[in-house]
Amino acid sequence: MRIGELAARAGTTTRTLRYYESRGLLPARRGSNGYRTYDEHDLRLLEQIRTLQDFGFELEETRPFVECLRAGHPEGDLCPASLAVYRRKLGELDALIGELQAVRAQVGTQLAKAEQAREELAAGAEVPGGPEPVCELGGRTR
Amino acid sequence: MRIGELAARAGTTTRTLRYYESRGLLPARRGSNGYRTYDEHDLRLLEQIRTLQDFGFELEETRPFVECLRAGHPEGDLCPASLAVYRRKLGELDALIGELQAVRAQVGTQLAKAEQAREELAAGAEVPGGPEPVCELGGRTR
DNA sequence: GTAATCCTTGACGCCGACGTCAAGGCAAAC
DNA sequence: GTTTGCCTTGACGTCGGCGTCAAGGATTAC
Repeated sequence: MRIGELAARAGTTTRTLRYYESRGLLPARRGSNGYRTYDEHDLRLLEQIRTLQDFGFELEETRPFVECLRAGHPEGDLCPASLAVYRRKLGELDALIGELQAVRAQVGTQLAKAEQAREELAAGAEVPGGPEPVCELGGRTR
Repeated sequence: MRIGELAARAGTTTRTLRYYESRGLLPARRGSNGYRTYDEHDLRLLEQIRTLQDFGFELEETRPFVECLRAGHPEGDLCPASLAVYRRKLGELDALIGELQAVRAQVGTQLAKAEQAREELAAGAEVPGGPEPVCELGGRTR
């Protein structure tokens, strides 16, 4: 099959396939007219790449999986190099998730504090002779 | 103070300050020699920006906080626009964390499956007459 | 005075994974 | 035969937040 069909069957674009080829990840045979030619096995490799990309793997990180498949293994993750990528990725994910959770907690705390402060200002404003309203009025309170 | 001192006090670089000014986020007064001039209040604004940046906020998302401070409020997050950013960010963080946890689970499952498959292959190999070894040997098993 | 340090603007570089155009060749349908 | 559609390579654009020169003016230290 040619590049357009492979791209369509894998749900990607021809540009992406040419990019993968330029990176040496998915080289193509060429027909007599210079057109790229692919087979079902290439589709398999491409699906492996796309799956990992969807997981957020960098393109280079998919290389061991592709090479594993190309070596004839039934799955791309049966080779040690692929397993190593999995493990490294798990560590990175855990670290990232932890950081994001910490940020989430901080932002949540800040939001709660700010809302609390605004409520107190609003309550004070309801009291005759209380403090001036603050936001969106252009006035400085101090 | 001049740009170098402000950068040093905020733990950032002069390039960053010029970038913020180019974005209209932190404009500077100019001395008679054309040098940028900043005061303590600018340091406060800059610290607000940096804190949010460290949280992973985009630069544009820090603008409401800076404007809130510039409007004279004691904290950058006391204005409605800032609170809206907080809330939107919380939603984005929750969504992102959820996605990453889903990916983490998938990768973990894949890793476990692949390790299991390799163990079975290894065990089979120990049996005389069992299947051929697979990885790193260049041989096709099927 | 002069060397070292600071400041100015302008502009290109970076990173990753492509998108998007341009100019032209080959092919298949009618 | 000609229109339509697929293919080719090449090359610039995208996004964010700056880093890193380069060329030159101002200031400060000695």
